[in-house]
Amino acid sequence: MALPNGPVTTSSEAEAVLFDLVDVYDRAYEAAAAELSLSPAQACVLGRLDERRGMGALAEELGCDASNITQIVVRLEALGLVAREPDPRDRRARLVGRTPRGDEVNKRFAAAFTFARTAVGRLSPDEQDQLTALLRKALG
Amino acid sequence: MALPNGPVTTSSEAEAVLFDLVDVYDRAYEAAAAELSLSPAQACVLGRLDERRGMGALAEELGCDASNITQIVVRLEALGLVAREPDPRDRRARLVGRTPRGDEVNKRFAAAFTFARTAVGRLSPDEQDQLTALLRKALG
DNA sequence: CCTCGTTGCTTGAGTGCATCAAGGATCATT
DNA sequence: AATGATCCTTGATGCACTCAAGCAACGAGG
Repeated sequence: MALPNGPVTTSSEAEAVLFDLVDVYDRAYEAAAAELSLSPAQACVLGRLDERRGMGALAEELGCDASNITQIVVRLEALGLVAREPDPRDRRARLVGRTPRGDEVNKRFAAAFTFARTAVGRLSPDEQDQLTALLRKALG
Repeated sequence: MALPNGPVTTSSEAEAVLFDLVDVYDRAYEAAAAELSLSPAQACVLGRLDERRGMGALAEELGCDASNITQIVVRLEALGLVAREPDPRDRRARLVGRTPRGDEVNKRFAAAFTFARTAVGRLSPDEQDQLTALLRKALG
């Protein structure tokens, strides 16, 4: 279990609740991944492969080094969840995509990660809209 | 930079904003720690030492193995931010606490991690209360 | 007292994430 | 062709995390 990010001493209740939310969210994500014997990073990458794409595109989208993606993809490939094929347009590049088993596992992961759905589901449609508006404003 | 936790395909806008919030929060936490040359885990442990406590207490509070805490504390100790002293009540145990330098760094970390403060600050007091109430309800 | 099970922490080994430096292959341009 | 940029991989390193094993000290019962 990754250590929580905070709380530093919180000065307002809203901050404290924000921290709780992030902590519970992150733990739920990790737990859902663990149910499928995936690391959070693996679940993350798997979830971004609705369409085939290059390694570099993944790295940029996820804000990390390309070599990091290489390693994660290598492991996902070893698990049979992902396949790399040469890009016909550019022989330097390799396109990554989910295998059928990868699709299956990704679906089960989405089903297992119920936190966001459940949390939002506790609110009425009006409340959901309010929450969305408030968070958008808070995010600036 | 740690890979983001999500999004799996989001079915509602509220879920998507929730994910954004968590992502931005986590990245801000990591960036604030990096400003002080700390890892997120180190910043987290440092932040929990307002009072001296045993290694086991830390591990339990943070939901991880005691040996994990040992390692993180060893590194913090090497940085001079933390000190371990024998517990006079129980010679098996060791009490960890921040050094003066640790206090200083922790303060600067709290100052550097502006995200939650800033985000909440964008809302009026009324809105902050609404947000708190909504998130509490969502968290169940 | 003195075992004996328990507790508190550390050590060691193993895995994975993350970043950086370096390198090979290919591309695109001149 | 030659050159420089781009795409990706490899290798090395550090940290987080977990598990198994171990040591030292506690506490309770004989």
